[in-house]
Amino acid sequence: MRKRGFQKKKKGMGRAPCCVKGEVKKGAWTPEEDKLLVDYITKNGHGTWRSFPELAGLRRCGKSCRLRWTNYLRPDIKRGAFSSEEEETIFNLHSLHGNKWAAIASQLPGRTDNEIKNFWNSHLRKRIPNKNGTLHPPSKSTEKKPTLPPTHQVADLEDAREEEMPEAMDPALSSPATVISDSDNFLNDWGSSDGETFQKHMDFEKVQCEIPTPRAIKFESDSYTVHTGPHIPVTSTSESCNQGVKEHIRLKEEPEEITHAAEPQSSYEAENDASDITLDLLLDFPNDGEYLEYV
DNA sequence: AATTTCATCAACCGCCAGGGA
DNA sequence: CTCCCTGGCGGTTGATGAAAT
Repeated sequence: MRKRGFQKKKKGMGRAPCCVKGEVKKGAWTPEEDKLLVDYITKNGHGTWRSFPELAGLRRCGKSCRLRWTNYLRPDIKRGAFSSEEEETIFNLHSLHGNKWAAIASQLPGRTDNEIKNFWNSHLRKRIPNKNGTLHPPSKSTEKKPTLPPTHQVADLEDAREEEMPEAMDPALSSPATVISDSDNFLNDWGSSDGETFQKHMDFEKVQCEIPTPRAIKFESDSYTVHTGPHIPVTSTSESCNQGVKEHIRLKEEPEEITHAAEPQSSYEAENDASDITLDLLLDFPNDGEYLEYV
């Protein structure tokens, strides 16, 4: 786990700014900026993010461009409300990994770490009891969640994890219903062109496979074990944006149906570390086909 | 109808790891 | 081996809109 704020800096010079302040725009992205970004990446790939803004004609920090692309404009982003399956997966993966949002996101194709982090903080975290054992009131959208671990299990789980990673614990918050974001201005604007094509690309690119998902949480006296449950069908998507864009372009030209049927897995044989193994595989094989060959 | 409160989420910030020179 | 650059990650902030008063 990364240690933040405790390691001394090796260099005394301080960190060079990633971009010249005052010369870059900050704040919300405009549809025009989105279009520039997507146009450039579609044609050329992103290359080095640091030099990307200049090449793409954007007055933005490269970091900001990368974030905008990976969290919002990437064609394989799945938007909208989280399904109960996804919620359960997040819950269980969070019990395994703590606030390792990237690790959790890697097992939820189409979801970004930022999205999952926000979802956790605004929806799921409140289901963890306070120190005094009380739960925050459930939101309208999360009241019907029978698949989640019982409250006392969650409490034990969090207690166990708190000992290991106290920094991962935060006071719970309350929040209202899940809201499907409607701020996708750019993709709405592009609803008949790239937005739609992206969506198609996403559909074509989806590869049906099954990943063992941690399900039941077994509680011992002072520890807990997460057992893998039924293999829920998930979609594997390209994590390499350049590769994804190339595929996207190719699909634009040859929009025939492409399906990669993976050998379905129905056994429960995978044990506690199955999700970690799967995670490693996903991380090691950003390309769908390569990964699936190992499934 | 106006105002206040609160939840959500896009975006920013700072740090770290890894790779290359 | 050291330094620098870049990408990536997690925590935090702030704008926005919905709900409550």
